[in-house]
Amino acid sequence: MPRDHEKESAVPTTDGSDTGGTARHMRADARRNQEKLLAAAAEVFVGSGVDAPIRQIAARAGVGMGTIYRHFPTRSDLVVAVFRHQIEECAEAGPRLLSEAGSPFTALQRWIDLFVDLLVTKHGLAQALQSDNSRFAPLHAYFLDRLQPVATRLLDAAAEAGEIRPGIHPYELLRGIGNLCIGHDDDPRYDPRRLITLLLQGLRRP
Amino acid sequence: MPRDHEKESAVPTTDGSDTGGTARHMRADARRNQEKLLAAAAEVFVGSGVDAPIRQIAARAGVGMGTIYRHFPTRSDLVVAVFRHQIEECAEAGPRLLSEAGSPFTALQRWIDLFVDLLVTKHGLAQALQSDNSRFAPLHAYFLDRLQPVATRLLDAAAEAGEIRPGIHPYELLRGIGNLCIGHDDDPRYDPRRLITLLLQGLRRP
Amino acid sequence: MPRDHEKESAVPTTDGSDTGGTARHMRADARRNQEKLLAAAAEVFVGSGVDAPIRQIAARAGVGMGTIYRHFPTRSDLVVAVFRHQIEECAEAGPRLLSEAGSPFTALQRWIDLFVDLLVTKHGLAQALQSDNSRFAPLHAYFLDRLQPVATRLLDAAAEAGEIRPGIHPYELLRGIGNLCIGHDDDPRYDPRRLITLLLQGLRRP
Amino acid sequence: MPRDHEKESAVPTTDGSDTGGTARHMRADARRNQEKLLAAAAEVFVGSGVDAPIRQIAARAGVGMGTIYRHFPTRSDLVVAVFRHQIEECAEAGPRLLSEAGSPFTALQRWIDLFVDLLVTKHGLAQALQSDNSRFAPLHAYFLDRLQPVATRLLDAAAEAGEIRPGIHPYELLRGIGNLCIGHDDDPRYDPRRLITLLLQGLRRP
DNA sequence: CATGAATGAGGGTTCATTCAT
DNA sequence: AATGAATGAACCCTCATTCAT
Repeated sequence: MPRDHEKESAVPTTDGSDTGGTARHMRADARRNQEKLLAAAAEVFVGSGVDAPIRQIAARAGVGMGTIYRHFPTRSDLVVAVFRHQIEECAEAGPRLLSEAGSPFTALQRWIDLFVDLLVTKHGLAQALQSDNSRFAPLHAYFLDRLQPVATRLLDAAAEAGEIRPGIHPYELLRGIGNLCIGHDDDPRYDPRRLITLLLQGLRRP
Repeated sequence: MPRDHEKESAVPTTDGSDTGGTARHMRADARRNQEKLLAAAAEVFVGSGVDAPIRQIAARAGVGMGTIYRHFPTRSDLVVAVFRHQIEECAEAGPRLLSEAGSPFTALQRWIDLFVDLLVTKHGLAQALQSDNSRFAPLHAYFLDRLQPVATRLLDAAAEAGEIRPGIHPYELLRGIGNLCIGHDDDPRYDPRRLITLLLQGLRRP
Repeated sequence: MPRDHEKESAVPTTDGSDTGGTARHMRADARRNQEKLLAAAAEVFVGSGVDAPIRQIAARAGVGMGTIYRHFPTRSDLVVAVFRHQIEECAEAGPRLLSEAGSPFTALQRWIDLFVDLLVTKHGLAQALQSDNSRFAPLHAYFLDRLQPVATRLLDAAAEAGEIRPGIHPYELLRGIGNLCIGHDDDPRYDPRRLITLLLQGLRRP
Repeated sequence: MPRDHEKESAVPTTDGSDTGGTARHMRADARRNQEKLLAAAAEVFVGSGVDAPIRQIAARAGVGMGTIYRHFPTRSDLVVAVFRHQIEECAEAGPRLLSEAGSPFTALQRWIDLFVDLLVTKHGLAQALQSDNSRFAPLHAYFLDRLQPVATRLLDAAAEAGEIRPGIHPYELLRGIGNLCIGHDDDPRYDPRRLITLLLQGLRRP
């Protein structure tokens, strides 16, 4: 009887109301597995990229492949889940820095530092964001939904304070910094932070 | 990324003495084939990326797959050959701009414009450079061998003229700009040139 | 590099002009393989049905799986190719019997005998025809395109000769007989020919 | 058809003494579950065939998969249970028709009508009976055990009354009619009843 | 007892690479 | 020298069946 495929992807644990990709009421073993899985996927993504074979992730987690498909019907669901925590933390840091730091520009600098940490620590994240493969669209969307508003607010504050020239679009900045972080670990001669510092310099009101 | 059957390639047509990947004494038909191949590969790389199936390139060129393997034993050899012309032109423009332009910094700006053209026109080039896949190492090497000295000279001249602050490493600049060019065509909201302008602003001596 | 599937199915050797699924101008080894493949598929279809794993057919033929996909992009292409000869022979017998036999009804009886041979010898054919799986639609189509006109002519002749009552639809008859042939070999107690004889009896003008 | 993990099943609920697959002394909830299950399975069988995934049936019934396995250790057990009622009714109609109808042949005709209803209404039944998959052997067995004697009695009566020619085997008739019912709903051009009428015509004494 | 999570064999498909023609 | 047929490893994904909870 027809094996006619179909795929809908529900990202079931991504409804925005929970705090990190693990459902509240879940059998203990299932939750344990999900955690093992996320940890394993994170490691594998760093080592072999976000396109690593499902088998490899399953093996690393010590579970069957089916378990991955159960928890994360599409690869994107897994990728999003893996990076959700990190993205969340970064997003939350924005407003806090704005209220704590001496000036909006300082807050912006510090937040971008965190943003770079996010991309640099998790090699796979930058790769996935950069990939034009449509299967990472949901990650893209989640990433921007969460972080672009934060960047917008920081840039607006700095612009209002007259510290930077207006006109830079938050999306462009995030994406540019994201791009600069690609391949940071391939080569000791390349340190994205130095370039990002220059970029921010270029942004300051003369 | 797993499908990495690794093969030590010699990039045989890249010995620096010839002018573009086509040996001087070659049967007419073989040369014709090479040219068809390079043209086809260039088109395919733009459309489907540098990881496009060999078959697709062969089909577009109207030759057999074996012919590709004969002329370009590894994928990297083909990629290098495809981009060699463009890289060469860009490299040669450096000294010329330095002697023509009003100031070293202006020369630098103009040269970077050309460099960006190179990466932006040829979607596949940026992709290949960015890829951490070891099979593109030869392209990487060729690219840097040829362009880094040019960038060095331009930066040194501008630094000596006191137009920019010293300390930026040419490699880092090239790579950064290369990264910024990634994905330029996915999204109309993202224009790498605006960011590169900011970067150069940040480089100027205050 | 997007793995986005697509499938078009060209049934390349089935253009109606050749006489049995093997192209005229074909490398010797390729033709040999195609023949091995058809033979192997025929055997496997009998033993394991037309849904047998591609791997199994490849193994039996002593070729790689890719070879099957090259020659027969879809399963249906293979199935059609396997049964094409037989269907063709059966179709051609119709007019001949009509001119040779003593009466149209006798011709009809004999032709149906051949038709039953076709379905009974090739266990897989009946199975495939019966399957509601859409992937066998091309087989269905080919089968009917070729045989329904033959049946129509025989029935019309017998009706005109007043030997059978009119009104039976050729499609219905073929399909019914096809159905009766299902499972003929599971059980010695069941002989479709006896029932088919009854059916033809029932068709005779009283 | 390969996925045949074969399992010797006992069709535990089919001991002939109970009235429909539900044990007499059973906890109320268990019985409720069984009924939900049978209803769900019947619906799914019609829609997706008797090879539908267990999950799908479980979901439709609103129970876990384990519950299905508990009540019906093998798929065949479930299939038998689903069709048991219908088969039973059909079997019981035989003697009644024989005593009510004007002649044995009329009784036979009417009974076969009911028999066709059975197969045509329940798409899955014909499919399962036809399948050569050994896992449906128990269904086969049950089906014949119950209905063949009925058919025998009707045929014998008609033969004794001189209405039909002798010699047709009841098994063959049932099976033939079963086969004719296959695919009745795929195609409006095909109506098994017309053919079955012909078959019975052919059976009449001249 | 019921649930449904986990397992993993099994089948489909692609495509780099080799090598007969 | 060119061709493109053949190979088969490597991926993907589904779902029957078991068994922890």
